[in-house]
Amino acid sequence: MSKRQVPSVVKDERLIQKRREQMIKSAVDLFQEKGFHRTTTREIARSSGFSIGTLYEYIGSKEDILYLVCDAVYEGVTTRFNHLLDQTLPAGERFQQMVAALFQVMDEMQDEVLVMYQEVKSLPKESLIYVLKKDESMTKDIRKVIIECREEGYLQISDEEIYIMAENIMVKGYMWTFRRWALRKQFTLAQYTRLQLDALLKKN
Amino acid sequence: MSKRQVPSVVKDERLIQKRREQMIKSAVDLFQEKGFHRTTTREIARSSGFSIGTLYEYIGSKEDILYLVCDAVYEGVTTRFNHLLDQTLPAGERFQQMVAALFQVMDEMQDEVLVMYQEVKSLPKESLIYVLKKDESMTKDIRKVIIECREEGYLQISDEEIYIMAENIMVKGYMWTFRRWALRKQFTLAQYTRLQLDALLKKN
Amino acid sequence: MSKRQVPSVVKDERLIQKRREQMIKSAVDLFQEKGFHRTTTREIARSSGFSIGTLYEYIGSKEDILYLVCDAVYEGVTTRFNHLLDQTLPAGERFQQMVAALFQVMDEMQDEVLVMYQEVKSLPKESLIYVLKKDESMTKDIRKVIIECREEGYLQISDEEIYIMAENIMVKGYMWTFRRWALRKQFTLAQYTRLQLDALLKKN
Amino acid sequence: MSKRQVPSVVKDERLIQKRREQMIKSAVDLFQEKGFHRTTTREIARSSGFSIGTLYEYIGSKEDILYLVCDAVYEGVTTRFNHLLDQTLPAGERFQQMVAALFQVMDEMQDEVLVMYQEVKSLPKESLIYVLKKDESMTKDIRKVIIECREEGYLQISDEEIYIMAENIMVKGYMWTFRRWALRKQFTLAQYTRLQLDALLKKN
DNA sequence: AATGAATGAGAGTTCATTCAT
DNA sequence: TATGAATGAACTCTCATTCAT
Repeated sequence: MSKRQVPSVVKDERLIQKRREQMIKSAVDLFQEKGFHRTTTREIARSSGFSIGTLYEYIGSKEDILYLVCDAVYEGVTTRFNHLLDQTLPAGERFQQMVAALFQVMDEMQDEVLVMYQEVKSLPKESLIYVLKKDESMTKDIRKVIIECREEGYLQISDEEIYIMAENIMVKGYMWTFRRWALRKQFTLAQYTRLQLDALLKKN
Repeated sequence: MSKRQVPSVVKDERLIQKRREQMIKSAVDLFQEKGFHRTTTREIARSSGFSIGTLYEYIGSKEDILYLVCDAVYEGVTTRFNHLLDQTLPAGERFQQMVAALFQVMDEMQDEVLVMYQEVKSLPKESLIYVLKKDESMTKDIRKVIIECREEGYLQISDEEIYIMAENIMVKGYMWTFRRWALRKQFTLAQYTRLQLDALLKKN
Repeated sequence: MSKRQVPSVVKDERLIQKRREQMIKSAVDLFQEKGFHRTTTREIARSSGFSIGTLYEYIGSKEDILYLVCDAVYEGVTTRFNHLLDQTLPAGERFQQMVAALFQVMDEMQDEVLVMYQEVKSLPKESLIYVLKKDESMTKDIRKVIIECREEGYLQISDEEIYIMAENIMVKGYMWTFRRWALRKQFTLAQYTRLQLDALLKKN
Repeated sequence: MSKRQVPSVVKDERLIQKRREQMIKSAVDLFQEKGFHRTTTREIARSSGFSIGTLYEYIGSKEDILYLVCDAVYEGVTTRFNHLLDQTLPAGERFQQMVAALFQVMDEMQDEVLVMYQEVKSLPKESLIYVLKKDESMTKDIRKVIIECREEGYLQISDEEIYIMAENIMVKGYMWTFRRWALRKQFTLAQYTRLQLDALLKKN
């Protein structure tokens, strides 16, 4: 999955990374507050601590910032997700742990995830495709765990059901961010996780 | 649930309705294609068949158009939804019919729903609240059906579970639109409905 | 020779013509003073008596202004040139009158001609070609007169010489504008005309 | 004719000369391709093989580069021109040789001459005057040869005619570059030279 | 002497909105 | 009620120039 290359005039890779991190952080906050289109490049520059000229030394266009944000979010999500999944456990444990991990990541990165979720459609086509691929690869990881569960007899489930279950799990993760206005009135993350696990595993 | 009032200079209510319907139709297409921010008021006016001056006789600001669109979408969704629910049936039937109806509405109005889903955040606060209330009221309708199912013994389910199940059903409806890139590769609407019903009702 | 179309949002053709005339007049002065690149669209708008927004109702880009200027200049030059050539005269008279007319036009429109001459290369390719074609068509008109002179026995001259003489005449016209710093120190237009005619006709 | 001084932070004269030669060479190509205003200092630096910081060690402003280019072009033109004129010949030969030499220089340095011709107006006033003086001095050299021709009886010609003839010769040189789009379709340099000599000397 | 990251004024262009007709 | 020309604030992006290293 080749990363879309964002152009920079600056040569020092270390510096590029540092500056871009600053930008992404500022951009997430601003996009969160006012959305991508209402946020100006100058605001991002200022709140990143450098000038508009400097901003454009590290990106080619405003959309590149959005791409960097989306990329960073998925990077963060998948990294944390995979890290939480490292251990080898029996399938049942593994499944529950995976769902819990996903929800936890979504909770921890709720602002970032929300921004990405709401603004992806503003990405130029090429970047959009790249981001969707990342999503697909996460869903695939989830499917893999479900399949292991089936193999170990933990779940009796058809191929179709595997597919839809993986989609459902992803969406249940996202919905913790984009329906927070409804969900957090009623549930803590722990409650939410338990209830959704019950729903997924029909324990009732 | 008092409708947010959109200002118009024109007196003739009939005319207002007519013109706004034209606008909404054009706007949905354009927002769908390019998003709210990239669509200009001029484009909406032109594709509605009147001038920019006339457009502003019927609204106060561009955001009003988005509000009208979102309102119309929810109106359409709830109307069709309620219409499909008219009959009095035993609880089990009723539940399944409700879910199927929701999914069908989402399928029929996928473009509109998608627009609304992606652009709500651009609404001014007051309008946003109004739209969220509409969503809540639909979720409440769903809860009502679930409660009836419990009362009729069709579902054994706690209060918490009722709440999350209603949220889940709503989201499963939305996700048929916003994850269509993943879902339609695998499933028809009928398949999708059956699988989600199975998942909700643990029939396996 | 199809005119390159300059886009305008405004519908009233009369108004377009009027506004563009204002723009061209201002633009000629400003380009003359500071060149095309150092002149801002805002300056052109202001000195035309309207706002920057209005300016862009009548053109698509800054380069369009330059094109309009160049087009207007050639239009003016050829119109005046042809007008001065209307009468039917014996070839000799005709030749001298043509040269005098060309020089006179160049003199009258010296500012405009100078601007055009110095800035054409900033035109987008397509427009450049169009402008060069106009120049070529003028040169062709000159050749036609020369050929008539040969036919009437006024000039003994080969085909090659016709071609170069026409080019020379055009350039002698232009040079009255672009070498004015050298020429006007020494000559009036009348003197210049007489001397160049002598040189062309070898009367010495 | 005191050269306009271009400031440099660097002391080593040898180095200054070397670096500036690199710059001029690159600049001519770039100006030729995109014009002075569309060429960036960064591009000139890069294509000269050093950094933007280094560029500014050897000049004070972008316009200085243009000045250096124009100066170098005239230097080249006059040097080559004078070199071709070295020999002592009878006036007639001398005249023809001078014109041929001028045209040949223009042909050889057509890119450079064209750049200079099109961009001089972007020079700051002071530099412009300096460059025009160079042009005037060349014209004067040409006048000198014409005067010698008169003194040797090769040309019968008034003072006025000397002046205009010298101007004409210069312009005929330039026009080989700036009207090449028209002239090269028809003539080789040799043909062009012969025809213009014929025209100047009325040999027909 | 050489580098290149930083700067910010300023450029071209867009577009929601107004208002005279 | 309908029109569409006019407006100008605001946007993204560029680039000559500086200066610490």
